[in-house]
Amino acid sequence: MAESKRLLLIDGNSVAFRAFYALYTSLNSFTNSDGLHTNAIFGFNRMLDIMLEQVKPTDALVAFDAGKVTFRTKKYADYKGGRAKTPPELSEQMPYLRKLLQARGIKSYELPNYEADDIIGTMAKEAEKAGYETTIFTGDRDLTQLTSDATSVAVSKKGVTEVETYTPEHVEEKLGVRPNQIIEIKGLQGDTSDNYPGVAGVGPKTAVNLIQKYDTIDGVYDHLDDISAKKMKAHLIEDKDSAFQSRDLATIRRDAPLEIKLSDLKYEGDQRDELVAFYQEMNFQSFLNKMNADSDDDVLGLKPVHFTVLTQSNLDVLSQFDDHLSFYLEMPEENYHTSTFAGFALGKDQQWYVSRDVELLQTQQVKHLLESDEVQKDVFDVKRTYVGLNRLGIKLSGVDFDLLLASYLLDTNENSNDLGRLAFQHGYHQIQSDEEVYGKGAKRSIPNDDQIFFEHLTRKGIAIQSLKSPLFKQLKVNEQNDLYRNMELPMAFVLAHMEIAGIMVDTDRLTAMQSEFTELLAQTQQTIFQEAGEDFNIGSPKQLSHILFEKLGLTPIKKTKTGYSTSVDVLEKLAPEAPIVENILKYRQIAKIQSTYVEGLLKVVHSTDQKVHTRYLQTLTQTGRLSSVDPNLQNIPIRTEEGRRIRQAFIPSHNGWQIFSSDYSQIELRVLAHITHDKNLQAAFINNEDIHASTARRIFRLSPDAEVTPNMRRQAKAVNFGIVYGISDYGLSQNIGITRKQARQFIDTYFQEFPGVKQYMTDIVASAKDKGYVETIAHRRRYLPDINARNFNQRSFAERTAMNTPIQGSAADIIKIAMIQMEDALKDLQATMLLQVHDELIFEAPASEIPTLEKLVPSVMDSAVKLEIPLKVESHYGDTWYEAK
DNA sequence: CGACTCACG
DNA sequence: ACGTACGTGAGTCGT
Repeated sequence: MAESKRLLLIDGNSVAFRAFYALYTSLNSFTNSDGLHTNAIFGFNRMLDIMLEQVKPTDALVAFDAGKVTFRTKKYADYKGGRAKTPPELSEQMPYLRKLLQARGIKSYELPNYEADDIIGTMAKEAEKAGYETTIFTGDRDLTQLTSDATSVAVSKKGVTEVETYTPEHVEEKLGVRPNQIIEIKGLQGDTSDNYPGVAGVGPKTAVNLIQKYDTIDGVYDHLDDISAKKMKAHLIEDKDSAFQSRDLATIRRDAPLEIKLSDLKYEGDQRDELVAFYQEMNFQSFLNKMNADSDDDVLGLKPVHFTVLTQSNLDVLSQFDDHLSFYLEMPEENYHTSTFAGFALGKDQQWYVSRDVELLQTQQVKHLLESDEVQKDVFDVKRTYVGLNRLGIKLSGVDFDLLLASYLLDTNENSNDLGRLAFQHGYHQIQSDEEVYGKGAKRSIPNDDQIFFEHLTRKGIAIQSLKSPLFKQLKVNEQNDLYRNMELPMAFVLAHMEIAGIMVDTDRLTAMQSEFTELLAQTQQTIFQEAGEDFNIGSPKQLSHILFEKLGLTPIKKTKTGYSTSVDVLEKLAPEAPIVENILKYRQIAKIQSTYVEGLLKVVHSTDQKVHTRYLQTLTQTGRLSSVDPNLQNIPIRTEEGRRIRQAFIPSHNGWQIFSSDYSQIELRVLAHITHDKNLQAAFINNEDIHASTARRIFRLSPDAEVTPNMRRQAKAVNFGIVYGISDYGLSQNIGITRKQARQFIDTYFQEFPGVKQYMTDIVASAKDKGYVETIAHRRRYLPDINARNFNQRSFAERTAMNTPIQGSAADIIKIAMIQMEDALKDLQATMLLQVHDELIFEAPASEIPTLEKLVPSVMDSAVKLEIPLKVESHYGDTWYEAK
């Protein structure tokens, strides 16, 4: 017996129509960048996915209506007359539907003079004869007349996903007649939407009764005498011709002169490249993502690749790579400081070598290639690769292209860490994502199957090579060559060195703090329970709200999505009303320090060297800053004394050494003074004034001899922050607890006093609206797709971002330049750079080198770039990070 | 896994 | 009129 054949027949026009109206309310949000409406295409494709999944067809055809003129209109001029014209928003989508189908490997067909129904009826009949199992998908219930044992009809009901499937049994159950009797019913009752009348006075009920009794229209007329109802009998006699004609119109043809055969309908499956291009043209991000995440069918779209397994005995093949190669080291776990090694791929063009055995990398042949400056290496994530190889005793050098870094610079939004996903976004589709190949969550694992694993590794190598030239080209177009080559690429190595160095943790000290805080927490908790009159989970905002706002009757100040807020600013306002609130604040603070810092830090100390080795994420933030994970060393407490004590646990890694720290003073406001050219702001820095006090003088319009009160300075400081963040009166009013009107007044005065700043804010937003992005002083770019959004909130957010990003981002540029120069400046010293916290650098050094560092470090930092105002750097040092204040 | 809270610049 | 300050990471709760 032959393999089972399953045919999917789709009524193109009716499904498109359904899709269009199902998504009609979102018509305007479904447009691509050319202004084409895409809701019907989108809905059609969703429906298609559902049907393909359900039917798993071997063959498929989408039939379309050829035009208004058909054999039916020739017989009966009014057929489908009076119908509203197809809306242009739908018609414009029809050609693209054909394109979609082609990309999805499905034939489409239309036949002059016939409707899609007739094509489907004829094909379904052919298929029945040939032993196919057929499913017809339509939005039109009339097609249920085609149901049979071998053919079922799926009718789209409401929305995009709901479908009702008809079998002959279901038809009888639902309509009371057999499928082939549907045309008899329609003959009698007519069809208003197709505009043919049937018999006057006969509706669905009567029609079904008559046909149940007499089987067919012919049967009805054969037994006219049996019909007692006089009126109905008269109507039947009167409209006899109409009845037969209506039945004829309702009858789907099963002998249409098709030019295509059943054997032409093979379902080819998705044409990967074509489909991706189409989705991109339509801006269908969700389908693109789905393609990326799906595992089965899409693999078929990949062209085969060739690789050779590298072994100890064929290492001499590597001599061919005397100029360049792509290299990829697979470390399956996220944390590359500790991850296992799963394998690697290296090669170029048609020559790819793979292995699971990373010891091969340590052989002279491979090691030489990786360490050579003469052989260019192209990689994905140079920092990860560098640290991984370093663990194997290999010093990676000669790196030319990093796909991850380049991609991040081109568009910070496309910052997936998954090579396959990223390649996909850049238009390279001959690769799957790691999630597809390795799985996700608990099921994630490196495949045991060599073919699958090695093929994926090879594809990674090829993707790196293929994207090198287009991405380099784009960097050049964006004027980001320098940024890439002289900032981010060297930065990766500097960061790798800092991560590898790590910072020493005094675990005994942390353990002592742990006991101390445990005791304190237990006491505070008891007090709180007594004050509350019951035990509850203080860490649960829900239970806490219950105690505070219901049991104790305090007044809620702020709401969250799920209830009343219990955040610090709320509790601080409530504190005078009940002593419990103060204790809760204390408890929260200590609990945070205990779990996140004391216990959190202890968990990530490497037992081998008593150090923590953070990972700096170089390609994550939208502004160009770094971020730090596992552990995050950029948010170690400092603002409260209890928290600050955590810093006592960060110590030098050698006896007699010190922790040394230098930070930029007011770097963001200095950057602001530079890029706005504001003379008044610049003057304050050139004269080395206290910037917040100076701002206070101006916004409070103080006379030269008047005193700036601490409160004025505090408010001015908030205004300065507000300016950097992209000011709004509301935000400022919230921050310093004044009315919106007062905040507005502050801002207006500020802009009068600093006209250059005002001008900049106006210009940068206008430029962002025009170009779609903003830039830092080093040409780091951030796209702002919402800058022209209709939605006020989205647009406002983008506008504030436009104001803030060049400031925050340029400050990030500056410290990065300083760090790169720093490594070189320190090369003859024992001092080591350990940490970066956005505007400060932390080192460890022998006590004897401290005098040198006190001169050297600030000079490197303040001369990193030449701005219109000076940069200022302050330094501190001590036995621990805590003491370096 | 999202919401909330809170640590940093 | 709209309703938020900019950029991060991590722990805990509760569905």
